[in-house]
This record gives sequence, C-alpha cells and structure tokens, in this order.
Amino acid sequence: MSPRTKKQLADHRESRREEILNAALELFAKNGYHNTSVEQIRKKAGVSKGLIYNYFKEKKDLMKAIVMGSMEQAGQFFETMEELTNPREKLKLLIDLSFDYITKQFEHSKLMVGLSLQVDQFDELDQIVHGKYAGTMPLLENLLKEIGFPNPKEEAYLLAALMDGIGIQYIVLKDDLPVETLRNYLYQKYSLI
Amino acid sequence: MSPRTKKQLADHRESRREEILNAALELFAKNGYHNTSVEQIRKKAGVSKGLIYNYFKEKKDLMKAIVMGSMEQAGQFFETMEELTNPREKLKLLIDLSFDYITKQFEHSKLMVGLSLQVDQFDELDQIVHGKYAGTMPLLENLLKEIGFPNPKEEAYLLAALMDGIGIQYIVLKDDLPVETLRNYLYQKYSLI
Amino acid sequence: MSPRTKKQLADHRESRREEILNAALELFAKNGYHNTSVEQIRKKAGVSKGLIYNYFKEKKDLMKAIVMGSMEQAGQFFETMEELTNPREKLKLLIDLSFDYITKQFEHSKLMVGLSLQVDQFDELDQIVHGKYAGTMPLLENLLKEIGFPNPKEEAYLLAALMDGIGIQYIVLKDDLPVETLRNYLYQKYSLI
Amino acid sequence: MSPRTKKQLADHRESRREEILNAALELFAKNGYHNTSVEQIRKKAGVSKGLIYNYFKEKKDLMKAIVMGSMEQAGQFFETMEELTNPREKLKLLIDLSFDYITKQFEHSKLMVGLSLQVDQFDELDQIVHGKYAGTMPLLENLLKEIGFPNPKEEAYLLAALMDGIGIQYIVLKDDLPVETLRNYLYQKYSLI
DNA sequence: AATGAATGAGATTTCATTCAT
DNA sequence: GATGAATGAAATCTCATTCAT
Repeated sequence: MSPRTKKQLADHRESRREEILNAALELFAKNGYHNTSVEQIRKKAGVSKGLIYNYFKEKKDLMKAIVMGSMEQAGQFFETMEELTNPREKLKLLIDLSFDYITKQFEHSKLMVGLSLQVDQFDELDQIVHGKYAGTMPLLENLLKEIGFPNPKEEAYLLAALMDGIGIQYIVLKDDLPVETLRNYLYQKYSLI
Repeated sequence: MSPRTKKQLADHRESRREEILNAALELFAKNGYHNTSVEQIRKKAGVSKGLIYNYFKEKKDLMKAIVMGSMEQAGQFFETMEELTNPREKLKLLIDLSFDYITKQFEHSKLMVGLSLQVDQFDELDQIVHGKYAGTMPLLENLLKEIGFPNPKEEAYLLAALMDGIGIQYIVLKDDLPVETLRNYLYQKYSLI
Repeated sequence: MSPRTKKQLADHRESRREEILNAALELFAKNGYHNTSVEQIRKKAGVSKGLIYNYFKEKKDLMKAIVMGSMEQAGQFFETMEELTNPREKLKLLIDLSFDYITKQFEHSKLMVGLSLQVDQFDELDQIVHGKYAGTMPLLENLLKEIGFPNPKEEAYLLAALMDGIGIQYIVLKDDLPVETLRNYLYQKYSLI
Repeated sequence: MSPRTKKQLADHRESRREEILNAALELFAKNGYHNTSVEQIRKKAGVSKGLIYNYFKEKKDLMKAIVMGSMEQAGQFFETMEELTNPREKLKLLIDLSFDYITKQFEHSKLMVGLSLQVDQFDELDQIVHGKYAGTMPLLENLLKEIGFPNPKEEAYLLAALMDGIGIQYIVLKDDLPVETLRNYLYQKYSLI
C-alpha cells in the first residue's frame, strides 16, 4: 500500500501534509493557535508527533502554511472575478464569493479574523497579509468607481468593513444571523439584480 | 506611611487591583490571552507574582474581571442613551459612543473582538457575553423601528455588523482608516444631522 | 529556615546557584555537555527542573557560567603570580598552580580541555577563551625571557603544550601518572630549586 | 550498469562504507559525537538513512569503526618503526609520524583526543584504547632506554604528554602554532640530527 | 542494496500556581 | 498585604531506529 515511485512518494507526502494541515486548521480555528497543542493536532491527524515535525519545521509553520493557502485561494477569487467585464457582475461575484467564504469555509474565515487580530505575532505573515490587503483595496475601489459611486474610496472601506463585520457576526451567531437577508440588502444597495 | 483607615485600605486595594488589571488588559489585547504569561503581567504591573494571586484566584479571573468591567461600561452606555427621548439623538449617541470605544478604548475593543472569537474557552463568560448581546439587539431594533425603517431587524444586524467591521478594520489599519468619513456616512444614512 | 531580608535572599540565591553549577560541572566533566540532560542535573542538584531555568535562561548558560568562573579563577592565578618579583619564583608558582589545577580541580580541568575541543559550539565563549589564552601567552613568554631563555616564544609554546599534555595524561591515567616526577623534571629544567 | 561480480560487489560495499565513515568522522571531529545526528551524517554522505543502518547496527558503531581504523593505523606506525634498527632513527620516525598525524590527519587526531576524555561512554572501546595505550608505553620506554636516558620511564611519560599537548595546541591554534620549531626542538633534545 | 516515511522515547523549555516567610 | 523561590505538569522539539516497498 506504501508508495514507491518518485511521483507516488510526492503524492503521498502531499496528501499526508494536507491531513495534518486540516487537523491543525480545525483546531486553530476552534481553540486558537496558542491554545492548541501539537499533541492535539497529532491525535486529530492520527499521526505521530515526529511526523508533524518531518513535514513542518516548527508549529508556527503550520499556521504559515494555512494562511498562505488561504491567500492563494483569495488570489484565485480575484482572478475569477477579473474574467468578467461588467463591473456590476464583478461586484456581485465578489459579494457572493465572500458570503460563501464566510459560511462555507467557516473555519478558514474564523482563523483569518483571529489572525488579523494578532498578526504581529507571526512576523513574515504580517507583511504578506498586509501586502495582500493593500493590493486588493484599490481593486475594490476601482470597481465601485466604475459602477459610478461618487466616493469610491470611502465606499470601499465601508464594504470591506461590512463584510468583515458579517463574518464576525456569523462566527458568533452562526445560523441565527439572517445571512440571506443581508446579502439581498447588499444586492439592492449596489443594484445588482 | 502605609494606609491606615478602613477606607484607605480599601482604596489602596482597589488601586492595586486596577494596576494589575490594566497591565493584563494591555498584554491580553496585544498578544492574546494564551500568549501572555503571568510573569509578563507581573513585570508590567510591577508587583510580585504572589500578589496577583492574592487578588485573583487564577489567571482566567483576570480575563473575567476585564470583560465584566467592559460589560458594565456598555451597560452605562445604554443607560445614558435611554435618558434621551428623540430616537435619532439616541442613535447618534450610540454611534458616537461606539466610535469612541473603537478608537479611544482601543485595547478593550481589540480584546472583546478577540474574545468573541473564542468565547467558548471562558465558560461563564460565554453566557454572560451572549446574554448581553442578545439583550441589546432588541434595543437597537426598536430604535430603528422608531426612526421608521421598514425592516428594523435586518437593519439592526446590518448596523451591528458594520460597527464590528469598522472595529476590525481599525485594529488592522489603525490611522489609515478614514474613521471620520465613515462616521459621516452613517450620519447621512440615518439622517442624523 | 527560609530567607527573609534582601541580603539573606541574595545569599540564598547565590548558594542555590552554586549547588546547581556544581552538579552541572561534575556531570559535564564526566559525560560531556551534550551527553548530560537537564534531568540528570536536576536529580544531582536535588531541585526541580523549573528552578534550574529560574537561575539559568538555558542549558548553555550553565556551561557559560562554569567557564566564566574558571576564567576568573585563572585571572586570580596570574594576579597572585604578579605579586612576586623573582621570575624564577613566578615560574615555580605558575607550575605549581597548574599542577594543582590539574590534580585537585580535576573536573574543571577536564571540562576545559573538552571545551577547547569544541569551543566553537559556544559562540561567545569561543572569543572569551581565545582572548584569555592570547592574553596569557605573552606573560609566559616574558617570564621565560627574563629567566634568560634564548627562544622564549618557542619555549612558551612548549611549556604550554607540556602542561596541556600532562593534563590529558592525568585525565586518562589518573594516579598511574607519576605527577611528582614530572613536576621535578620541570623544576630541574628551569632550575627552580 | 550496476556492479556484477562478487569482487565488484564487495568493492562497492566497501567504498560506500568508507563514504559514510568519512562523513561521520568529519562531523564527529567538528561537533562531537553527541552533537552529531544521523541525519547530518546521512546528508553529508549523500545516502539514505536506511543505508547507514545497513552498514552499521547503530550510531555507536560508526564511532567504533572510526576508532578501530585509527588503532589499526597506529599499529602500522609501530610496525614500520620496528623495521628500523637504530633507536635514534626509530624515535625520529615516531616523532615525525606523530607530527604528521597531528597536522595532516587533523580530524582523526581531534576525535581521538576528544574520545580519550570520554572514553568510558563507549564500553568496548574503553578497554581497547587503554590496552593499546598500555602496550605502546613500554615500547617508548625501551626506546629511550636504548638511547641512554637515565629515567626512561619518566622520560616516556614526558614525551607522550608533550605530543598530546602539541596536538591540543594545534587543535586550538591551528597554523598559529610554530609546529616546525617545536619539531626541531625535539630533534635537538633527543640529538636526532 | 537502497529509500525515506514513520515512530516514540526523551530532551529542552515554559508557565500557572503554591507556599514559607 | 506582599514577596519571590520553588514546583511539576505540559508544551515544543529532536533524534536514533524501524520497516514497508
């Protein structure tokens, strides 16, 4: 059952790595990074402690890998978005993807919010996350400008804050939050339907 | 030279307690609860370790005391607010106090957001915070109803989310966030001036 | 039995520190630094693991403290020596003290020889030890010059090598090495009696 | 492409073994046995971990093999020496070979000195090394007796100590040590030229 | 013969908490 | 009330060794 060729080996490594990362993600999101022990991750992933350190140099690297993965995904968001031409369609897609992220990729979402609060504890991440953020705000601003908002910059901050806020409310209230109503509100506000 | 009367003793006790709590608040907000050691608090407060345990049974109690203090303050918010009669004035006050909290009581604010993500780790707090939250949403809803919004419930969630979101953005961006512009936006949206 | 005043506290700390250092010295000398666990030191010193880290930031610091102590002692050697005026008497004292060090401070001696082999693993120590060494060679050279040796520099290296070598032989052979005979040989060679 | 005949196989095995041993020697000498991991050896030798355990039952065996090799070499020293008849020539050869060992087989030399300090950690080696040492001292003593020294035994210890000491000094000082001057000193002392 | 993923015991280090004074 | 030395459980991390392929 064990791998043999180089490719099989690499595939196996990759999937093992994912298993560990998933276990870590779940626990980090639920209990926080500093309140999650490697022992807990080990147990959830069903591997030995040594193996985790075989794949990740230190505990911090688990966090880094998760966040980098998240960033990459976000990058794909925007690529998908840029394929469209109509700015209203773009914005609708952006909002839909954000709601999906908040509700369906709940754990990632929770982790990222938590991280943004303590981002300075993960040196390299700090810059990467900030850089990513700084890079996306102008995109949003442009979009709102194209749609015709008089103060696109402020409007961009507002929308970003609102999406963050909905994320938090969802974390706290879960299904008690009328997500669809909020989404419709946004559709109307931006005349997206 | 040391305090004598009962009152002096009580005052002294109270101020010592405050010093410890302030040190803890700053550190919890900056580094997170689980990433702050009692030793760090001791150093920042300039007291001995034993003394901290004289005032607080365990580390958790520092967190509890801070959060309870925050709750109490929030309660005063609403009491102040209820003294007014004009619903628009009430809402304006609520928004102003929220912005103040976000910008001036930055550490409390940051701590509370972080807490809301991991509230389940502090048993009793969980219920208290949720109870408080559950109690204030109807107030907000009523207010928006009085003002004349057609969907006051949804509008309440929206406003709450927005304030949370602005809080997060401020934590991340600090002075790069155009706080006043956002406040004005809200004034206009709710016709507060 | 426990200390109270500042002074008592400091004294107590100092003696506790010494106990730990002595335990570490014995074990490092016998088994080598990397083959000695903090657990072993803890057991030998009769303290808890935590306490060791209360006195020394990390295991390496135990090594550093021991070596620094050794250096200091060596400094006193030379001070004592400089009080004499007759160069032959000085040399005799130096030789006597070296033999004492080798035989009576056996553990220190063994540790220092071992250290000199792997000095590059303890960054700061490396420079300190080398500096000390570089500083003492000229003293020795001068002494031999005063006594009248035609090649004092080479003679100094020779004497240094010889003392090192006797140290090693003593470590390996212990009482099988005719220490006194060797000492007499040196007396004669340098006409010290 | 892979080796075929029995002899080729054996040669191949032998050379693989050597590569591993050389990597281990270098690392043991530089960092010490306990501060060298099998992983480091694996990397330096460019082989897999499993392979190392194919050739050596455990890590200790690497050390043993290196030391045994060293002993064997030393044995050849003496065999070569015994072919000569003139005792002064013998002594000169011994000194020359020792200097060569110290300067050219620097790593072996360093390792052996380090080993002699902690020889008791490698059970069997302890006895072997001691046995070898005990066996060679009489040879040296005899040599010095033949040459005509009045106290050949003491003189033998002295010479042994001196050579050890020069070894240590060379380890510490490397090319700052005037090796040739010291060698000439010995030539003169024993009238070897 | 050769690989490298996997293990688990043990090493170093941290930290909330207790307690004698 | 106040101190800080002391503890020990638990956290992070290392590493020799095994084993399936």
